[in-house]
Amino acid sequence: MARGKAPTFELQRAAMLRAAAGLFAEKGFHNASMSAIAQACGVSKPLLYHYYRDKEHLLFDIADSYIDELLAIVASVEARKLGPEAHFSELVTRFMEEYEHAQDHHMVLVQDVKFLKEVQAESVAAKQRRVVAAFADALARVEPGLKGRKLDKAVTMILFGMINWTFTWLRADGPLTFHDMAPIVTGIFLNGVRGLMRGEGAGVAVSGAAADA
Amino acid sequence: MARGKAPTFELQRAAMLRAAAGLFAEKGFHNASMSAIAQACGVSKPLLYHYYRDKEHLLFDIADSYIDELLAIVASVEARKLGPEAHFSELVTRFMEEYEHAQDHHMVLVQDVKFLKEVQAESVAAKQRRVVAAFADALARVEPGLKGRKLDKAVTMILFGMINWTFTWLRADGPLTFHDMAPIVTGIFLNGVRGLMRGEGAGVAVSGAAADA
DNA sequence: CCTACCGATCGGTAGG
DNA sequence: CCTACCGATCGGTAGG
Repeated sequence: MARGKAPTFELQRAAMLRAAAGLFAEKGFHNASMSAIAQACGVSKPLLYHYYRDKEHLLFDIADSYIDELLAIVASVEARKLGPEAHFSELVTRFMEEYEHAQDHHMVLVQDVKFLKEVQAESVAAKQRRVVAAFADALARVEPGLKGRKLDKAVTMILFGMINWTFTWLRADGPLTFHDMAPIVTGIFLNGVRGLMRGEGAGVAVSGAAADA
Repeated sequence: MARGKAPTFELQRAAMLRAAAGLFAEKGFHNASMSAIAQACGVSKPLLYHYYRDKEHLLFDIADSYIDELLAIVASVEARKLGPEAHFSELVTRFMEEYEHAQDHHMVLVQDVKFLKEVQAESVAAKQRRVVAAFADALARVEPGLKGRKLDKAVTMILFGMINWTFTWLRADGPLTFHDMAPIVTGIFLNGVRGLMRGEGAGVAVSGAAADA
């Protein structure tokens, strides 16, 4: 990656990426100007363009590097060869910890990736599917019955909803931290899925919905 | 509201609001042009400005009318005086049904409301807090113990995560519908919260995290 | 004096 | 690595 480049090159790029992620997250991709990003990291606009071909290149690098980070977490958890339940809750915990210091990157991934062009968007989407698949597999090891009822995809996405939605409401200065959220999410989710599988659907015909799917 | 206005006035406005919601949802507020909105509903741009003072007025009306719709659902469910569990699951079901035909409005509310100016943003946020409070109250009636453990806020937002995240992945042409999601969400959530309260935290010290909060 | 409506173009700023 | 710019398109409004 940094082949033949000055050692400061990657540092400079990283600073620009951070500034861009912060502004994209706060103002949105189309409402954040390249001048503002340049200003935020104390360089001229032409210098910013020396490091990044165009605005979309910044966006792609933010999303791509962040999802690589998430895939690295998945790989490092898998390497530990934990039991099904420990593996699953470790995944959730490590993700929540990552989220804590990657809020800008995560918000960009969620809200701005749709502005990438087809090829780049698909490249990011493919990596996202690998992350989702890792969680779905971890879940299937804990609760194998879900697949037979065709609920595995929906239930995995419900889990992502629980953890990803935290970005919309959890404040850094609040009483709860991202770290605190991990056991709460894991607890509700695993107990909930077990209850669902036992058919305790709060008086609602859950199996009917699954059969329709 | 429609005092002295021609009967077509409100219809014309509604058509423009729908077109704007569709484009804001698809392209984002700052990437959707007033020209494109005008074109989408077959009127000239000046005519669009005759109905809506400016672009932000459109955004506010989309968000405000939609959240009024959600508050109306809350009121209509409360009017039925159901038991705690039926009330709660009816809330979730009615919201998921509303989401099914209000995807554009919901996406705008989630992703674009931050572009409103202070006064209008606060007006929308205040109504959103009333919706959240209604769910928190409904949950407290089902599971009173949450409040004592200061988990009520976090757990309510986890529920919103479960239902609101569906917008990012649920496809209209997929096997599952928004309607199918209601009993699955309710089942996982209520069983999960009960398990959490019984202390079945998947081997994790949940109560410890709550005590820190 | 109102609502409804158009062709043309304004001042200002985006990405590059 | 800067100042100085461009083609285009933005949100919003003029006259009629």
